Amino acid sequence: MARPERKTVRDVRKGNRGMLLRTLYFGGPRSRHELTGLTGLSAATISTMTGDLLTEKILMEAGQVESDGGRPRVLLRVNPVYAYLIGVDVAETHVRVELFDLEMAEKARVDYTLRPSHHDIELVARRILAGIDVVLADGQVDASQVLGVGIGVPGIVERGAPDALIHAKTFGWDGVPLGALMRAGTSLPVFIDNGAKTMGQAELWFGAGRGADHAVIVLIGSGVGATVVADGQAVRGTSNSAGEWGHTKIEMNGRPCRCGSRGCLEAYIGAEGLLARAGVPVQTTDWPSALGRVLHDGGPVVDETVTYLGTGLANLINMLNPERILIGGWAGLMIGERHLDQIRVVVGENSLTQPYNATSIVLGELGPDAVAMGAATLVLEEFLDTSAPLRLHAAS
Amino acid sequence: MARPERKTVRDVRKGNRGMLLRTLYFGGPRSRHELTGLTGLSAATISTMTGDLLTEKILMEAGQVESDGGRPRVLLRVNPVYAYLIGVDVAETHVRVELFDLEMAEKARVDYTLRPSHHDIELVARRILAGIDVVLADGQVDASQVLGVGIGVPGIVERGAPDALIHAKTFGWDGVPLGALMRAGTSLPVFIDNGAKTMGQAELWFGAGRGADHAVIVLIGSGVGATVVADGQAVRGTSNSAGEWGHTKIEMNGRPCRCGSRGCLEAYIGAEGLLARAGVPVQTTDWPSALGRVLHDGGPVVDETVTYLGTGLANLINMLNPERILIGGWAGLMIGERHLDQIRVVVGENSLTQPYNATSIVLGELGPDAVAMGAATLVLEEFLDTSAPLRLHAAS
DNA sequence: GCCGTTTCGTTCACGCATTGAACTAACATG
DNA sequence: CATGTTAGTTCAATGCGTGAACGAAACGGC
Repeated sequence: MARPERKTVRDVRKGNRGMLLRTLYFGGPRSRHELTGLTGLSAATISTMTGDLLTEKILMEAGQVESDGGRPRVLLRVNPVYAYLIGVDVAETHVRVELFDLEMAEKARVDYTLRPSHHDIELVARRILAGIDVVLADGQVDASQVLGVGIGVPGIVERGAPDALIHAKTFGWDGVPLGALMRAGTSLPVFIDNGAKTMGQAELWFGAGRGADHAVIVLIGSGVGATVVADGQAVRGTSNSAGEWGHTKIEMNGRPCRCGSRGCLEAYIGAEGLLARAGVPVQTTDWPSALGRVLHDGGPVVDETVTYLGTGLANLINMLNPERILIGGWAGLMIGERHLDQIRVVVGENSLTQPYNATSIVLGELGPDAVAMGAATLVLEEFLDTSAPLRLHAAS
Repeated sequence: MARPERKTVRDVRKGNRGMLLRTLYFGGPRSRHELTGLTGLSAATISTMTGDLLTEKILMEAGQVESDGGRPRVLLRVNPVYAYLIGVDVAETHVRVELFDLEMAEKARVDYTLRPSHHDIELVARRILAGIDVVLADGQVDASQVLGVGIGVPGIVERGAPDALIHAKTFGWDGVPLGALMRAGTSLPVFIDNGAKTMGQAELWFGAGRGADHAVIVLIGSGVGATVVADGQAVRGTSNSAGEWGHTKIEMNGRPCRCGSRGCLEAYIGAEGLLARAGVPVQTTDWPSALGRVLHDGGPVVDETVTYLGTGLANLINMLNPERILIGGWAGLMIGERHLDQIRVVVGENSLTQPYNATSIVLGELGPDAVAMGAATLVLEEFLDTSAPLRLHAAS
C-alpha cells in the first residue's frame, strides 16, 4: 500500500505545471485557449503559468493561427534548446554517448568500442565521462545547460540509497556502484537503469507505444527481456528487477539456458538459443546475418520459434492484459518482420479470448539503437514531472 | 501515459484527509501529536482536520495516555460504527452476503445455496438483494448507514461505462450487466470485481500481504488465478482481466485444459487437474477430502504438482519481482501447508538469484472465505480515498 | 477610416489549503 | 501554588486556482 505523501498548495502548482508541460510536449504547439480545454485548467491559471514558463524560457512562442473573425491564437511550444539531455548506452561491444535537445533530436554522438571481456567498470566510467565531454564540445553545449545523464546498462540495476548497484553477470559486475563513480567525475544528475528498460521507455514515449496505458515491450536480442507498463507506469518490482521475461519457463525440463536453469524462453527465442537450435556454428560472429539466413531458409526451427514466441506473448496477455504489445530488439524485429501474422495466430490460440481481443501486437518503431535515447528519457521524465529549474548543479 | 488530473487546493485537502484516515485505520489509535510525525502534516493541520472528522463522527476518542510530565495525549481512532460495508461472494455453489462494520468485524451473514447449473443472473441478483435486507435486519443497521456493496463474482469483470459486464463461462454469463440489475433494486453504491481479485485484496489489506507494495497473491482452487500488486496498486490491465495466471502455459503441448488450450498451469495445479492426474474418479464430489488423501499418500503426482507450482511461482518472481508471494485458495492452502518448503526449493532453482532473494513466499492468512470481505474492501478503499460523507444515496 | 463583433488573453478579488508562531490546556513535581 | 513540560488550538501569512470583469487583436461592413 504505497502511502501518498503529504501535499501542500505548492504541490498543486507543481502537478499542474507538469501536466501542462506534458500536454505541450506531446500535444504539439497549442494556444493558451486550447490548453484550457486540454488541461482542464482555467484560462486564468493557464495565463499565469504560461507567463512563468515563457519568462523561464522553457516555453516559446510558435507563430500565430488566425481564428475566424477574432484575435488570432498565439501558439506555444516547448523550447527545444532550453536544455539538453545526455543518454548513454553501455552494451557488450560498445559504449555510446549521445546528446539530445529537449525534443530528443540528436545533437552529437560518440562511440567507444569495448573489447570483449574488457568490461572493467573503471574503464567504462572513464569512457562515459570522456564521451560526455566530447558530445558537449561537438554539440557546442555547455554542461550547465544539461539536465542530466541517463545510462542504460546490461543486467539488473538495484536502485537503492545511497547508490544504485549493478549486477551484470556477463560483464563480471556484481554490485558495481556506477553511480558513485559517475558522481566522482561529473556534477550532472545521473540516472541509471537496465538497457532493456530504457529501450522500452523510449518506445513507450516516442515509438510504437505512444499513448498506451497498459503495454508490454519485449526486447529480443541475444538476451530476452521485457518492460511492463501498467497504468502508464513502468512496473519495476521491489528491487527494480521486474521484466526478466527471458528466464520464465515455457517448458518443463526444456533446453538448458545460460542462466543455469532449463526451459527458459530465452533458450528458444533469444538469438543465441535460436541460432544454436538451427545448427549455426558457435564461432559465428555476425549474428544478424546468420539469423537472416535462418529465417530466410525457414524450416521447423523457425516455426518452433514462432510457436514459443507466440506462447510467451500469450502468457503475458493472460497475466497482464495489456492493450498493446511491442516487439523490439534486433532479433525480435527480424523475426517479427517476417512472421508477425503467424505470431498473432499462435497468440490467439494460446490466450483467452477476451484479453486477446483487447491487445494489439505490433513491432517497435525505434530500432535497436534506442537504448541511449531511452536513457535520456529518464532525465526527461524527471524534468517533466518536476520541471525543476536548471542549475542546481555546477558545470562538470 | 496516464495523465494526471487537474488539481486544485481542495484536492490537497482530500488527499491529506485520506492519508490521515488511512494512517489511523491501519496504524491503530494515535494521538494528534503522533499523527504529525506519521503524516508529515503540521500540528495545525492535524488539529483542524481531526476536529472536522470528530464532528463528522468518522473519528472518535479512544482514551488517554499519560505523557511523562505533561498534558496527556488523547488517542484518536476510526469510529467502527460510523458506517457499515456489505460484501457479497457469488460462487458456484452459493451466494453469501456479509455485513461488516468499518473495521471489518462481521456483524451478520446469510448464505443462499445455488443449485448447480442454476445460475440465472436474475436469480442471483434477487438473492443478493434479499441478502442485503436480511443482514441489515439481523445487524440492526439502517441502509442509510451503509457505504456500499462490494460483490465478488467468478469470471472476468469488464469495467466500463456505463456498466460493468461480467463474463463467466462456467455460469453461462456472457456480458451480463449485474451492476444494472443491482441498481434497479437498491440505491446503494455497488462495486463489482472478480472474486479471486477481491480475495487478493483482502489478503493484501488484512491478511498476510499487509504492508507489501509489490506482491502477488495466487489463488488455487478448482481454478487458478492471481492478483498482481505493483506499487501498492492492483494491476488490472486494460480491460480488468489481468491475473489469469492459471492459463499461462507452463508446458508446450501439455495436458489439455478446460479452457480449450494445452499446457496451462491450471491443468496441473488446479484442484480439478490435480485430482484427475492422481486418478481420482470424476464423479467425486468432496474435492477437499479427496485432495487431502492424495496429498497424504504422496507419490509422483504430488511431487510433480509441487514442481509445476514452484515453477509457476518462479516465473512470477522473474517477471514481476514481488517482495511477497501469498498462496491462497482452498487447494493452495492444502498444498502449501504440507509442501511449502519443497515449493520454496523449486522456486529457488527456477528463478534468478537476485529477485528470488528479494521475495518471501508465505501462505494466505484469511482462508478461502475471504471473498466477501475482499469485496467489502472495495467499498472501504473508496471511502478511505475520498472519505466521502455518507448519505448521497437514499435508503434502499 | 471607423465601428461593432468575435475571439483570445490578462488582471484581480475571493475562497480554500497548509504553516509557523504565539497561545492555551492539562498534567507532574517540588 | 509556582514552575516546567508536553499536547493541542488559534491566527495571520502565504500560495494556488477560479470566475468575472477587463483589455487586446483581429475581421467585416460601411
